[in-house]
Amino acid sequence: MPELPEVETTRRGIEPHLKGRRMDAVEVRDSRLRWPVPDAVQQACGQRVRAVERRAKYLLIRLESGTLMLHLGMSGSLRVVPAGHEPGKHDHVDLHIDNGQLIRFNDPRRFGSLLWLESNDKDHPLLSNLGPEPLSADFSGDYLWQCSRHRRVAIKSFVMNGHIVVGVGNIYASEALFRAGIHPLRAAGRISKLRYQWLASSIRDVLEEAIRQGGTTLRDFASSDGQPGYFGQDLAVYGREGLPCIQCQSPLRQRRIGQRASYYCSKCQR
DNA sequence: AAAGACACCTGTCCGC
DNA sequence: TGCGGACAGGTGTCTT
Repeated sequence: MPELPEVETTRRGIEPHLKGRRMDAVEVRDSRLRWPVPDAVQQACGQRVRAVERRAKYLLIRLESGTLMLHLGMSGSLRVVPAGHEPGKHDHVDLHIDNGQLIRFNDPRRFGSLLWLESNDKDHPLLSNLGPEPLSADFSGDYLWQCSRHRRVAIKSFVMNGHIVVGVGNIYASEALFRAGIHPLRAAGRISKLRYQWLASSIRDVLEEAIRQGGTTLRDFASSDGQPGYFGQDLAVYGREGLPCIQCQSPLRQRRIGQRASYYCSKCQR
């Protein structure tokens, strides 16, 4: 489900409910997520929430001392519901807030995670080796070009590699490459600096547009208030195999690159 | 160091 | 209607 725009949409949805409030309880009904939910998450109880941040696709709930770090995996979502609301299937964790509401973590596939950080994220192995945020000033075409020297990997796999740049998932990688006119199988090291500048702009644009529209709803993504995302209407290539390219009308192609379905126009993308 | 395969898990969809 | 298989928005880990 969630790529960066969906995670950011979720962050914006929960932040007003959490910021400045006290965490009354962390109720773990099923700790079997990607990693077992540690008992240490109970440290959050009784503490006030200072901020709700995002790094890559991790949500970081900053408390007075320590941080709850949450990842939505492929199928995770958060909803804000009133306390006392009956939990349903796959509702694994509830964060009880002191305003009579709770943040409910649902994740059918359990690829998501909930961890506790004592301090200093910089040292945390899951965060310490990540590439720059695509919407930050550290990210640019020059940067991508620099990292790609002597790399033979397909550009699509390259931009989806979180050590290079975070937050570009399977949908938006296809979309950004289409916008930039770059074939997804082209070797990363064989793309000019100028084309990397187009690509960096495309990545930034597509993510910003998706955030503006509340993310993409393919199956069941909904923001924390239950509203779907509307970006799906604007996808130019993802999931459109066989349909005419919006630029040249030739049928869009689909093939697997790095075990992920990839969509492109073989005429517009070289 | 880089690249690719595989793993985790459940739900859904499609063809028979 | 039921069943098997492929596939799904992520990413850490292992092997080459």
